Amino acid sequence: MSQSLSLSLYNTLSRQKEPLTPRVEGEISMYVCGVTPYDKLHIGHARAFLTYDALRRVLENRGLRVLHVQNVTDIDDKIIIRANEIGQDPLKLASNYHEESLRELALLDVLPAHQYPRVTGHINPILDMVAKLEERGYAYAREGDVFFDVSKDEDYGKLSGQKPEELRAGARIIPGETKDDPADFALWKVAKEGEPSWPSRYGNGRPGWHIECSAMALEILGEGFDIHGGARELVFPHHENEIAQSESFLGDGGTFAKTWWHCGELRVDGAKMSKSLGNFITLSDALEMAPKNVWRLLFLQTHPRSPLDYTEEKLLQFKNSWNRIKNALDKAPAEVGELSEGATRFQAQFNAALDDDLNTPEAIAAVFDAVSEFNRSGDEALGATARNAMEVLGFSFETEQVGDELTPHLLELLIQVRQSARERRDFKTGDQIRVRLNELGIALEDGVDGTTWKRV
RNA sequence: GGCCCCGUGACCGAGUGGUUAGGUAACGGACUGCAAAUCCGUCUACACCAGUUCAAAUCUGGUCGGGGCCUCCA
Repeated sequence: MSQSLSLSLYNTLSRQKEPLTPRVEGEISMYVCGVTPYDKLHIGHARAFLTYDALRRVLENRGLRVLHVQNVTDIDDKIIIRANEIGQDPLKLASNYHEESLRELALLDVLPAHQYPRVTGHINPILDMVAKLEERGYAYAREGDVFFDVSKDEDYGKLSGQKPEELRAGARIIPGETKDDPADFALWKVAKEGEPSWPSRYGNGRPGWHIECSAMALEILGEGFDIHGGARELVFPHHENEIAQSESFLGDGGTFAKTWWHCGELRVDGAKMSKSLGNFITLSDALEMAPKNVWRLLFLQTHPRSPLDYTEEKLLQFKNSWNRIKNALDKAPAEVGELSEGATRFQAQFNAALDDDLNTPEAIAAVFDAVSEFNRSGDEALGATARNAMEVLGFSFETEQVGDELTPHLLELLIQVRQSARERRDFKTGDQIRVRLNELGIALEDGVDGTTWKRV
């Protein structure tokens, strides 16, 4: 039997925190909804993927083997529309944007998923699932489309609280739709002229939006996998429909995913980021605006499940915040040796915060406490433990290479020249060296043990 | 209209029936030739109105305000 970990996660399905109990002891299977690659990544994507990255790192730190699967929805209306606009092959366009997203996420130190299944590589399993749903009466075919029949699924709405009858009341009737019920959704869509399509018993067509996640998650991770993730906005309809079709497919009492852990959405100046509002910040722009660790700190200092409001002022605050951590922990040993009392206490606080639904803000608050204590006492074990804790959350302290191997020697030389000037009380020359170096991005700091330099 | 979140000090942001969260900024002090970094100190908040309770920012009801989903979305 598998046993519970000390870590609990809030399960959207049960609306409460539950101890995480791996399906297979020592292993966690995690499926995270990925992107539809038709455009550049934005900081909303970054927040989501960084959140699951942190979760994964924490689980791995607890000794679990995590299998992280993230889908790529590489065939979809938006891809086709964009491809037609620029006269490119849709599959090529999707593939390019996917490759780009992997490169950009790597710059944020987001660990790559173990598998990136693509819809276009899983057409057969998808069609098998659609066929089985139809055979069992959960789906019906209409003029080449196939729809899931919501009325056949008794507990439809259990994830989001949206009931079919309520959906019908507010539903917009879309002309030309052949569905029996506005709440029904497409499993398979008939091909339009010039679109990529695959042959099927229903004629040429392509998968509907939700079916790919069901088919690929079940194929790769199997029934009852541990964690299904994605941003909160995906709860309805995407995840609701995934559950409906998957559990109807699995049959009596079948469980698709055990824990649904959703991260909060990102806002910009109080409103959701969208192209129409013009408040769209791409990940590549973001990385120009601040280093990766600053973004990680900004993202993780709001609870992963809460909405996060991005403002320029906040970014500035977190640049300063990160500097406080970096100034201290750069001086701490990289390797944790024997723990001191303070280090043990810190470690317990840090772990307890993460155990409670991955409360990263509280865990980082413990790090700030440790930083203050380390600055005061110089307790190296505490400093090293705090540094290690930040690394568990995916922060990095590697020193940037400055210039070539000659540069540090030249800087030492300048520091010595400046020191001689200061000893002659020629502060004008000394300050000039410091100011000019600062303009070049090198900060000099006079400490009791002499002068040190660092990159600003 | 339906489903669901949220309103915490100058700003950000955890928490939750009785305890200083934490960070940023600001101000004062220490250290320093001056900076920077660091340390010490100051700034004691939970939208509003009722109620429950020995005790509520935390529970209940209402009011006001903001946001998300219901159409593509991480």
